[in-house]
Amino acid sequence: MALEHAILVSLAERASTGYDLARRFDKSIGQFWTATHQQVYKVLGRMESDDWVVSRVVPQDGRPDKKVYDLTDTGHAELASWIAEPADFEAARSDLAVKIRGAAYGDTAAVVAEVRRHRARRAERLEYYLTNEKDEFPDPSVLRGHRLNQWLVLRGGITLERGLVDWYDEVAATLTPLDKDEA
Amino acid sequence: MALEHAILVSLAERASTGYDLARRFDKSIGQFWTATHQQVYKVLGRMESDDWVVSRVVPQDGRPDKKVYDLTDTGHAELASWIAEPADFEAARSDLAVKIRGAAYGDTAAVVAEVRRHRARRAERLEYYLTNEKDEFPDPSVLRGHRLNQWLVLRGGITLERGLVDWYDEVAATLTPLDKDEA
DNA sequence: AGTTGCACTGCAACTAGTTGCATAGATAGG
DNA sequence: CCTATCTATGCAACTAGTTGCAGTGCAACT
Repeated sequence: MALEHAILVSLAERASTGYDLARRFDKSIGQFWTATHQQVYKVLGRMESDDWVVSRVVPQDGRPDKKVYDLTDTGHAELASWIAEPADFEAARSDLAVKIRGAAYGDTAAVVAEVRRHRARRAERLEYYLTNEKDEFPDPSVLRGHRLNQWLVLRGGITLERGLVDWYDEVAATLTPLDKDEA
Repeated sequence: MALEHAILVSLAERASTGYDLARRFDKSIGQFWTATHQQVYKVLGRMESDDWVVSRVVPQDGRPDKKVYDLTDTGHAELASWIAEPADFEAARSDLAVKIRGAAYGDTAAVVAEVRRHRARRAERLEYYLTNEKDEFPDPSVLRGHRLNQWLVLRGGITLERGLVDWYDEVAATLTPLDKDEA
């Protein structure tokens, strides 16, 4: 389980509410880890009873009270010790890849349409990451510390999205019959 | 849940035992879907009571009896209908990426070592896939049907492994201080 | 005035997948 | 000879994560 640790990293960068963490999992850090808000709240509860984080309630006007979480010393220590551990090789999981492999047992044209849809979505993400890189990290050579690391993870997202776009293109091109001579 | 469907695809290609399916999930199809043998047996049981598959016991000498599973008509229909469904965009999950992002809060050198280890493993997989491609699909232009699809999925694996290797190289190079002037 | 959407938290029930264990004969290595 | 590994199946207990529901109050749109 790395959600705990993904949250620790996120909180080390900035103290936040559960709501906010859940939203950040849709963005930057969400490139390589995601969670629904329910899961985030559940895990935050456990982390608080394990004394990895503390919360304080911040009243707001015009909005519900919020609980801002921050790391404890124990939390910092846990994060450091987790980082030092080896990470296991995780297997990719892709429904779409399984469908591509099985296309011959169903409607190949439908699979190709789906591949194109995914291709579009990935291209969109890629654009978003590239814009992000230009705006937030205009000069990577000066980066240090956690900003450098953030940039590297962004680079990973870019590389992988590009790979997927290329692959989807290859799949769509290969599975689309070229004969347009009926026109 | 796509394990059911990954199994359907696998069985459509060839009738197999649970044991064999589990092993195949370590290879070709396992590029994009994996499962332990326990999970495979559990799911096969459910699939049999749903009448997607049938099994027959094959006695062997010198070895335990085995149960060979094969698709029913219902199973074929289910597979076709699942293939026609849209697939949702799945999020990548990577412990290592989270560690890279959090490296500044722990031992950066340990993270770099870990990145190199993963780099080596990915390079190995990449080699394996490339060899596989050369041996099994020497002339892709003649491929049709499920062999073509298998090749395309293998291409996906190759593209993604290459992307990871490149990214890990970038990370390791960036996080390794270049100053060797103390020698 | 009414609906939709956002900010914010959380519980309950469920599903998918993992880890650990058990069993058992065959073969291979030290 | 003993131990380890392979083939082959499966249960039990657990953990992680998902889906569905619920509530509050403000702001913006219609």
